[in-house]
Amino acid sequence: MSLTIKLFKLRVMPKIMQDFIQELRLIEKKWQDEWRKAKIFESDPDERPKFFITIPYPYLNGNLHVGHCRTFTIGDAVARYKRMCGFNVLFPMGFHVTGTPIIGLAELISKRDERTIEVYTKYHDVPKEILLTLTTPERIVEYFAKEAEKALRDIGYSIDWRRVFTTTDESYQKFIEWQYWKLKEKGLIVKGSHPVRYCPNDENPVEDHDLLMGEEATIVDFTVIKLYSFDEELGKIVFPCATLRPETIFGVTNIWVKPTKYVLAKVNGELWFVSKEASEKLKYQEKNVEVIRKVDAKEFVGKLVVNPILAGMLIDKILDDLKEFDGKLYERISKIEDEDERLRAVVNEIVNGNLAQILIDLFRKAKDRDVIRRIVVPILPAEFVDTDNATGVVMSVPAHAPYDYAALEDLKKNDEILRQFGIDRSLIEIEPIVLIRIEGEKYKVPAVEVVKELGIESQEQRDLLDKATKIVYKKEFHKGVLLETTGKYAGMQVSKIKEVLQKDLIDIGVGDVFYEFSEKPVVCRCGTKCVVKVVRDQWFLNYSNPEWKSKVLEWLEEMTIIPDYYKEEFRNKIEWLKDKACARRKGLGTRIPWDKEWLIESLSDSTIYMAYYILAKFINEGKLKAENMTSELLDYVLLGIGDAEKASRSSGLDVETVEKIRREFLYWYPVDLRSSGKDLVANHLLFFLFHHIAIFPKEHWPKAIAVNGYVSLEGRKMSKSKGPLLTMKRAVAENGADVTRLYILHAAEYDSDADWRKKDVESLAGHLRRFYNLVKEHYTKEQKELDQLDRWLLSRFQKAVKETRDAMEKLQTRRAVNAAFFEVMNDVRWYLRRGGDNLVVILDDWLKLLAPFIPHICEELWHLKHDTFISLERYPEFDESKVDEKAEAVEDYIRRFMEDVKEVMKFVEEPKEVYVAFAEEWKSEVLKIASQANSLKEAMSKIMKEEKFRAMAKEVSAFLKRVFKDREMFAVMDELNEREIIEDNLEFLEKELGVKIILDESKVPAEKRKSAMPGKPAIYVVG
RNA sequence: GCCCAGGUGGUGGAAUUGGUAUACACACACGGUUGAGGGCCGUGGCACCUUGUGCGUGCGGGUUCAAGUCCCGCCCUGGGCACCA
Repeated sequence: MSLTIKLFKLRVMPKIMQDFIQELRLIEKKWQDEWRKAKIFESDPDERPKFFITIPYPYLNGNLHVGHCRTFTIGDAVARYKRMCGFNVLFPMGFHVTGTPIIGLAELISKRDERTIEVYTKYHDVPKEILLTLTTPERIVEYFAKEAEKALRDIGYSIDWRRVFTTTDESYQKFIEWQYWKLKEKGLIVKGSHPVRYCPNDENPVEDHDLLMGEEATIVDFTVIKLYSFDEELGKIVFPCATLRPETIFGVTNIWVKPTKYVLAKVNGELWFVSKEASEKLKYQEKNVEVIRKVDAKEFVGKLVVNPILAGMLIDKILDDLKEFDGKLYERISKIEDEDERLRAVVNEIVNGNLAQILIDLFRKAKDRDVIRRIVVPILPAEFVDTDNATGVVMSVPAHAPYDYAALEDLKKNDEILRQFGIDRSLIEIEPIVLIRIEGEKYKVPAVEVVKELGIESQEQRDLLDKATKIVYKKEFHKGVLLETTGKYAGMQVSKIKEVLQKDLIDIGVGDVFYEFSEKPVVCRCGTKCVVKVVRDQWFLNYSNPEWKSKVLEWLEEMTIIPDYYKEEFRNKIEWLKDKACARRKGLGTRIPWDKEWLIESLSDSTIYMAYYILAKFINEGKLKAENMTSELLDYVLLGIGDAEKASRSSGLDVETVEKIRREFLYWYPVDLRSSGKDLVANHLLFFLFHHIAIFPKEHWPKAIAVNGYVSLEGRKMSKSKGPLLTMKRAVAENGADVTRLYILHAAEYDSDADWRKKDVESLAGHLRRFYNLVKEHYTKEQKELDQLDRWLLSRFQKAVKETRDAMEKLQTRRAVNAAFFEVMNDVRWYLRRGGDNLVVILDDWLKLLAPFIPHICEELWHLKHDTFISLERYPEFDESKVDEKAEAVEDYIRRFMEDVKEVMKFVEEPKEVYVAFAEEWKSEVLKIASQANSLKEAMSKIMKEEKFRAMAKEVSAFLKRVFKDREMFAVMDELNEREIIEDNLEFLEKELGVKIILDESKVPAEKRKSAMPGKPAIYVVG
């Protein structure tokens, strides 16, 4: 039973719609051919103003889908709109194939990977027999490029196809090489190292989709601060403390180790005390590690370490003591006046000399002194220390770290442990040192107070301690300012200190960086635990260069960003952008011209390729070849450096051609609008800005960027590699190009995401069919003289024109389609219902208004009467002279009247007659006076000046209140003759309402009559 | 965690500077029209039983003659956080 119902409910597209789609497909094909034959979208410089719009070229590891379709259709609608507004529009397209995914796909197809084959046959609609032949990157590129071009043609985009290219073309590579030489010359490419997620087994960096576990993990950089100990037998030992908050070095009271096995290892020549895990990890982080032996941390518990930073800061307070130990040392240090220099000197004596040893001895002698207790601190045991996190050695800062405070309290309470480790009780008489002040905050010693507040009693209470840490950290990070205890950093914001201090510490020789995953474990597909590896000698784009950054930030302010709130997003991203590794070992692409071992990373080769579209025309015509593309030529045609003669000699092209390319470049550049999906904001679009600004002169920097959202499929996210996915090709084949276009433009605005729903698409096709039939029926009719109703239609249509243009200028395609299609359709429906038979008065303009969105249908209908291309016609202009407020007011009145009558009719069994009474005369008078007043109060006092109104003050005031509630309606009532409107349209009203309408007040009860208002007559229904 | 955006009917989503909340579309239901139809025309946020009144935009406060919109504090959702196109 339920099965039958379900089957019954499964709708099949009815024949009538299928036929319509078929007819549509033929129409579409026909006009695409005509456009191509007439070459109307092939753009060359002329005397018109130009508009250069680009869209990110698609990456070809699959077929284009409806997500691409959204970005492209918005671009095409804008291109067509601008073209009709009188611009010479250039709308080109290319294909992106550099990088690794295509290679990966080729491997999977070669291996006959089941999942891949399923996804590509089922979702990408690639016939299986063809798919199985796509076993090399070259074949994949060739196949999908062909398919992509076909899909883009089938939906009718107004692309200049003479400029198409793929990013592995030889001449494109020449262009990329030129670009990278330019960047190198400007010093914007630097060599360096950087951390990557790495699989020791595969010996390769691991990409997201190659992970078994830990996709959420990010790489965080711990600051390592070296504290120094001294051992009779071993000599100097470094205790590298890892922290995410380096400023806490100023509040260290002790350091923590876990009472378990550690190792002593030579790390870049120094003897380090680290966890076993850390000694392994360090090997991947540019460290030379040689493990000397395993040690038990217990051996070191209770021993002392020197904090070199504090020693440097406080040295003047213990200089006299120092004198006793080492006179020469005293001499060296005491004569340095400058604080900074002295600090460096002290640190140097600790790192390279025997000052650490002296300070420890000093501590033994005078451990009750506050100063020395800040410089020399004990090593203490704590269970909460994780040896698999960074170095396994941590600083203790009980004032600001709840864990540290809790662990310290645990120790104080536990005599057993103290005895076991032989810790002198005097060592744990520790007072927290406060480093941070928070404006208006009740906490004095945050960690201590929060621990007490949450009732934490032991370091075992991890959940509570994590919570406490979060509370303290959040407050301190955002609002905290450093106190005098931090020396020269006093007054700085906590949120700004990390980078500065990390750099300073490294600079003076006691700092280092340890990269670690934020979450663990991170496991590669092969089952091996990943590590953070620092890749050396890597080429970087120097995006952190402050000069470059500030230029980009400045230009951003000049640009148009759509929607405008994305400007803030861009601002943040620009500031956040760090140097980017731009070289790769694997993939398709161009080699770095001065270091052929490396390939240019695939996002880094897609930054200024819009300029290449201008060259591409000449290349595709065979007038420009890869071997002609010398740096002299490109310097001249793209940058105006040098002269045509020189460029001609070096390239082998004749001067005329060189000049022509240069002229065309100058005509088309800069990019007027780059329209893109929002996924590219944080990468491609930023690089696009940075590179243009680095390479081109200011007049060629991009003018505007627009960002749009994604498309989901029946509420589900689409995925190229896993499905579901709907290809553009299939969408167009099943629904027609114009239906697809209109749907995708109307589905969502700006960056909000659109959802592709089959049911809705089909229903939209129904709307389009009605539109098509309607226009066909009326278009060729003879135009008649205009009557009031026609003037209403024209007036309404003008508003649609205005709204559509305004929306298109802001790239609000949804609003534009709403105004140009749905709202006009609604008005047309009312117009026909009212008996209008002169629809043809708006049809020329209506078709033009819709042409950017549904170009094929419009072209077809247009040709019923014209033999020009509608795609090249002038877009309708808003014509204020056609706006007829009075005509609109009349229609509004009729609609309102009908609604009111119906409302009243509900309460009468079988309504037959309707009696109408208009508002009393005095109300119009009051209205007239009120219409000139700005407020209710003002109107009231004006009216009350007249005696006759004062006599009926109560009624008048009640009426006025209504008027002010509904001002707009009443504002126009002054000019309308209500009786006349109803008399003129009596036949229509009676037919629609199915009753007789009688304008006889005497039949209306007095009570009701009184309630009549201008614009809202009293209505009395008799059954 | 940080940054950005958002939360309005059954659904997608409208609402210039604060000024009639729910435009437009879809779905559903009911009624009318038609020989027939994914046609056309109505009606539908809730409550009181009606050309009206009251309540309604994630939650709790506040400013104001007036708050979806502004302020404060929460809750929730989506996206980005990098070498991946």
